[in-house]
Amino acid sequence: MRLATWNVNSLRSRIDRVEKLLERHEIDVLALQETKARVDQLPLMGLESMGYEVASAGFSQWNGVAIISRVGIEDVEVGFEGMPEWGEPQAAEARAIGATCGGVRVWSLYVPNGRKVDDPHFVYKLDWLTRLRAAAQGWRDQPTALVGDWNIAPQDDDVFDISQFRTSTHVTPPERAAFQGFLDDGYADVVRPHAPGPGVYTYWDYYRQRFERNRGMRIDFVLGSPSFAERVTGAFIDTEERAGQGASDHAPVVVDLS
DNA sequence: ATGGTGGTTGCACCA
Repeated sequence: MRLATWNVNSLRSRIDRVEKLLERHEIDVLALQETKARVDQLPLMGLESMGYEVASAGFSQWNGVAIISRVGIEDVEVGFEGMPEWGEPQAAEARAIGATCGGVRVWSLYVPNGRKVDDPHFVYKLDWLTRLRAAAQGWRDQPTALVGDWNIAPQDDDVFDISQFRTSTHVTPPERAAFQGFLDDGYADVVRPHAPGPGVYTYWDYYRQRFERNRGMRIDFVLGSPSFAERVTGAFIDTEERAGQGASDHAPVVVDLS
């Protein structure tokens, strides 16, 4: 089985790229983030004719997550919606959707960005990760994959120049500690061994020719429970998908399972 | 600085 995750930065504006990605890599399950679409807005006809089912959640204009699968979608669950203090529609943000696909529990995650280290959203980000970790501890003994845009660069080599991130989110000790917590609980980054750095990224800003100069960040990850990780036979980052006109600012990450 | 979205069809807000 082949599983992939991609922050698509609008599913509607990139539906053609999604369909070509599925065909090009023969992907069985695709987790998407930043779909920026309500359930009733999704153009599913092409995907359905290709044999895929879709489960999605998302209500605000900048968020939304989905799972696309041709090996079944069972027991769909939406969780970790948003900052409790927020009013509508932000409180209805869907930042995670989980489904069992081909016997594997897949969670498509869009971890809060945090914005600035002194912003309330940064506290929300850490709290959100704490809540996710507590839930993930209960999924560890099943084949579970926590995939998506983690908005954390766990290592200095995961950003193009750490000296430019001294006051930035994504690289702070508490964020990295939160990420490490999942590893401590038995989840493993199943992609890094197959795509080691430095200079290997999953995200490049649109501006300043960041992609052309390979000034990116590795912030999209597939964390697998032990019974998931032991089935991983390979993985790669589809850097080419980031190239050219009309690309998302993130590249897809692909994992193969036995 | 670039790009997507919804709406105030200009512009604010998000990444």
